[in-house]
Amino acid sequence: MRIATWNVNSVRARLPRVLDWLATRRPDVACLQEIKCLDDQFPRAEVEALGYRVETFGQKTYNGVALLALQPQPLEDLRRWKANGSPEGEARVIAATLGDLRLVNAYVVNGQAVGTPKYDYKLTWLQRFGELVREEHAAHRKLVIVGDFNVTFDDRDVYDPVEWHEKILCSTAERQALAAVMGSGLRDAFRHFTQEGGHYTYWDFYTRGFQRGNGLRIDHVLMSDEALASCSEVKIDVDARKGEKPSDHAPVVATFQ
DNA sequence: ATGGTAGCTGGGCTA
Repeated sequence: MRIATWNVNSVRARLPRVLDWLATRRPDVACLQEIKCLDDQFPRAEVEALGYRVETFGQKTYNGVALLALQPQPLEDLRRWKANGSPEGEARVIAATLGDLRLVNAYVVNGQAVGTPKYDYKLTWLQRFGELVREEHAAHRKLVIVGDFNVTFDDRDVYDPVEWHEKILCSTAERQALAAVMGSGLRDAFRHFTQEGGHYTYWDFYTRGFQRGNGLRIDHVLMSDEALASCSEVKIDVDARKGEKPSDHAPVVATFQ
């Protein structure tokens, strides 16, 4: 079984790319972030035509997440979660159970810049998200948390660590907040299989980051030991970042036995 | 010197 996570940066603008990617890669479950539409605006029929069940947690203009499950894969105990105290309507987390595996799909707050109100909100949001993760882990031993975390783990995840030192996506407080979310029970599954740096999942449009090789690894697959024990590989699908009208993120795909 | 993209939306915000 393969579980993929992908920040698509608008599912409607990306529809041809998303459909092509689903049709060729055929992940058993696809976790999308930044769908940037309401539930009834999601291109449901087109995705269902490829054999997927669609569960969305949408929002107008910003954010929004979705779970796509290749049928007859069961999706049970759906949970659409908002951080207590978050701005009205922020749809960032959707979770479901597949057999003995609990899956949480998250789009973490970006934070704009260190020291701004949005940065403070990001740290607070991560704290609250940590409570949800602990709750889910207490209920499910085999836990997988995927998504756009908007945080790098260390310098190996940054193309220019000097330039990005203590900048947004790389600051010590963000990394500590992510570590707190993971506690002692969740691991960075990509790093478990790949130790060297230089593997990225996000390249900025604005500075033409992909063409320059300027990337960051901020999309992650976090696993409990029980989940990691049945995982055989975690790969970044860099090809999906190439070509016409790509998202600024590449998918990350985890394979299970 | 402070550029340059992309998406949603219908001017400005977000990334």
